Parts: sequence; structure tokens; C-alpha cells
Amino acid sequence: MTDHPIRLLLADDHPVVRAGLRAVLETEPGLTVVAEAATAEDAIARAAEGDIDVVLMDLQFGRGMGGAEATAQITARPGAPRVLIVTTYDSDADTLPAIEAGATGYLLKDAPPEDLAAAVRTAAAGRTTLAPAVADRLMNRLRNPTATLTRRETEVLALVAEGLSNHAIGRRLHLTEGTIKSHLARIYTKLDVDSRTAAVATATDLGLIRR
Amino acid sequence: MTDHPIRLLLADDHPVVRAGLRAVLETEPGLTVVAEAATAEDAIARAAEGDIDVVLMDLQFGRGMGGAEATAQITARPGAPRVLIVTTYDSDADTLPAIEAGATGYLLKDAPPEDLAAAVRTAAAGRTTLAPAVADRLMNRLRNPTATLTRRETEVLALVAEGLSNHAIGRRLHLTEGTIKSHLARIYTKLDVDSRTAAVATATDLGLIRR
DNA sequence: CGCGGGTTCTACCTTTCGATGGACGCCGCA
DNA sequence: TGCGGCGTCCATCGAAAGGTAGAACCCGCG
Repeated sequence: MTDHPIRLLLADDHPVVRAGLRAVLETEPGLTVVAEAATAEDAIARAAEGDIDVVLMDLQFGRGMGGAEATAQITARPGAPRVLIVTTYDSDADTLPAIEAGATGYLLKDAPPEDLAAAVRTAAAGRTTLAPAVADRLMNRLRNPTATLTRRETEVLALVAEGLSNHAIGRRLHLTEGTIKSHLARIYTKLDVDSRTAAVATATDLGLIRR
Repeated sequence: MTDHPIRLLLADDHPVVRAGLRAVLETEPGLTVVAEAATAEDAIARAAEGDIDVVLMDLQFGRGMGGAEATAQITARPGAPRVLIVTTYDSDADTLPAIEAGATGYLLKDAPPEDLAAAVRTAAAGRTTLAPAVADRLMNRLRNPTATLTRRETEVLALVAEGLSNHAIGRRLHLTEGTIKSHLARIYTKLDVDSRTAAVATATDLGLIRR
């Protein structure tokens, strides 16, 4: 631990949430909010100035870059601040990219204030805090490794999820209908399902495709 | 306008959001936060005490009742406070039930603080404020009236969305496969699609089924 | 009472899908 | 260098789903 207070940057597109984080964290001894950012781009620029210890980063910004990519860019620099994800969502599709991007912790916004402050201090020290729900998800991920789809397969499955027929997907991707069927067959075995709708259902559950 | 300050109840399961709303609204003259609730059930009980003018209500609570149902129960009583929805989401599936439940306004959490305060004053006066995105959605809804599915049809479509085959759906609902096909045919014409996956896609877009 | 709408069912035909098997090229590893 | 695994691509055939055209039942409502 250093002897100066921990300096925070709040990155969230919701003014109300920024005000709430500020209100909660500024009452804590040893914590100071020195800046706010309403977009991911602003957060990157502000974090580069070098006077920040911990960034509290939302994942979903209304427009522009997402929090995961911003996290990657912030942590890429030498001497970068720690990034603590504070978001509402805990789906697979969100948590894993954020953690891969170099986030030091992952909290949900329903966390009580004392947990939040504790996580900030932990992050400032370089150690990791995970929300229980996120930790569970990661453990499950390690226990049953999720089927990983190739680029082509996810591409095909995404179009299936939009309701396109095999023939239409083939035309869209400049492939034969037979090829689409072959890709789907592999997808079915990987996801352990036997129909396109079931594949879409489990893939969205696993966060393999959007929606 | 009355001469006493407008008394507010904050109903949101996120402590950070409650703190943010409190910080934003208490700096406004003529507004007082007199209570907070972390669950929909608490909000109903607190609103029944009669000393509240406006309830700021989230739609998504972690567990238990949702904000829409809580809104309905609060506004059902005589002399009930106004309910202003303040939420992150603006999907069809969320907005319409809330408005039907008697909400006086619908804001998104990315609203700037001054809009929030203005909406609270408008709500206290009994008039409606809608976020622009929500207003757009309602206008579109009026222009192209959404297909309405019967109970049976939504039931069938929900099972389709889970990946079941027509035969499996028939067994689940104690119906013939032919009946399922008949229901689906009607669903397709209503939604103007021609496949089960397309039906699931547009139905989820329209908020007719969950996920 | 008649009428419309929701629900259930039947039958036949066409289209699409899913299962299977095979082929080619790329890349890593022996 | 050769071999096998993997991603990609294609074709064939039985099974499932979709299109069409009915018909009957129940129930609420004018």
C-alpha cells in the first residue's frame, strides 16, 4: 500500500450511477474520486494521464466503444491503473472478454457499498475480486469446458438465429446449402442438440451468439 | 402545485443507484427523499403509508416481484402516489406492461439529472414524461399495431423457442402434432414469417416471448 | 339465438431440414 | 517429409416441417 489516497476514475454513461458511486465511495476513508467519464473513449483518455489508481468501468455504454475494449486499451499501457468492472450484467458473453481484457475485478451493481469499497482497495493492491455469481460462472466454465465454435460456425448460427433458411444463409455467405447443413451438423454435435431452434436456444444461453 | 416539498420514495435493488438518485435529487429545491426500498414488496408497503408523492421505480429487481406488478399494486389504491419508472431497459416487453400498470412516466437511467428532476415535478403534477426512445417505440406501436398472440399460441411458440420439435410440443401439451402445426401456421401469418426460427426471432424482438 | 374467435383435429402435398458420408486444403507435430 | 486433426466444402436420402383446405367444438356476446 502507498500512503496517498486511492485515486478513482468513474466510467459509466449513466449520470445517476456515477453520482451514486461517488456518494458511496467518497465517504470511505482513503478513497478519492478524481474524475468521471461518460464514454469509453473519454475513460481511455483520462486514464492515460497517469494520476489514477483504479478505474471503475461499466461494460455497456450507450454508443461507441464498449467497456471491454476500453479495459484492454487502458491496461495495455505501462504503469496503467487497475480496472474494476462494475456492471449490471453477468452473462458469459460479457464477463469473459472483460477478464481477458485485463480487468482486475468484476462486480455487479447490486453489490452493497462496503463490498464495493473493499473491492476497490483490493484492486488497488493488484489483487482480484469477483462477484460470487461471476465466480460461479467461471468455475462452471472450467468444469465443463464450453463448446467452442469456429468463426464460420458462429457466423452460420447467428444467421440461423435471425430466422434465415439454409438456402438463404448459403446465398448470404456464397456457399451451397449443403455446406450450411454440414456446418450445422457440426454445431449440433458440439452443442449436443438436434435442431436449429435448440441450437439457437443453447447458444444464446451460453453467450455464444448475441441477442 | 402544493406548498410542501415533493416527497419521494426510491425503489431500486441497487444501493449504488439509490445513492445516485438521492444525491442527484436532494440537491434540487423542493424535492425530498423520504424513503428507499430495495425490493418491490418493500416499495408497495412503504408507498401505502401515505406520505409519498412520487415513487421512482426500477423495473428489474433481482428476486421477487417485478417493478411493473409493483406499480400496478401501488396505483390501485385510492390516493396513491404517482409512479415514475426509472430503468435501464427500453424493450417493448418492459415498457408496455409498466405503462398499462399505471406508471405516470418512463425514464431511462442515462437521463441527465436535470431531466430527472423535471420529470419528477411533472409526475407530481400528474402529467406524463416519456423518454424519447420510449416515446418513439410507442408511436411505432400505434402505427404498426403488433400482432397479438393467444395464450395457446404464445405457449406453443415459447416451446418452439426452447428447441422442441412439433411432436415433442404436442406430447408436452397433450395435443396432436397436427394441432401444433395448425397453431404455428396461424402464428406465422400473424408475425408475417415462414419458419419457426424466424418466428422466434421476431417474437423475441417484439417482446412476445421471454429470453 | 346466431356469430366470431379460440382451440382442436384430419388429410395431402411440397419444401426444407437433418443425418450421413466423403473430399479437399491447411497446419502442427512426429 | 509424411501423417493426422481440423476447418471448410459438397451431395444424397429419409424425416421433419410448412402450405393448403378443410371441419368440429366450446364459449362469450350482441
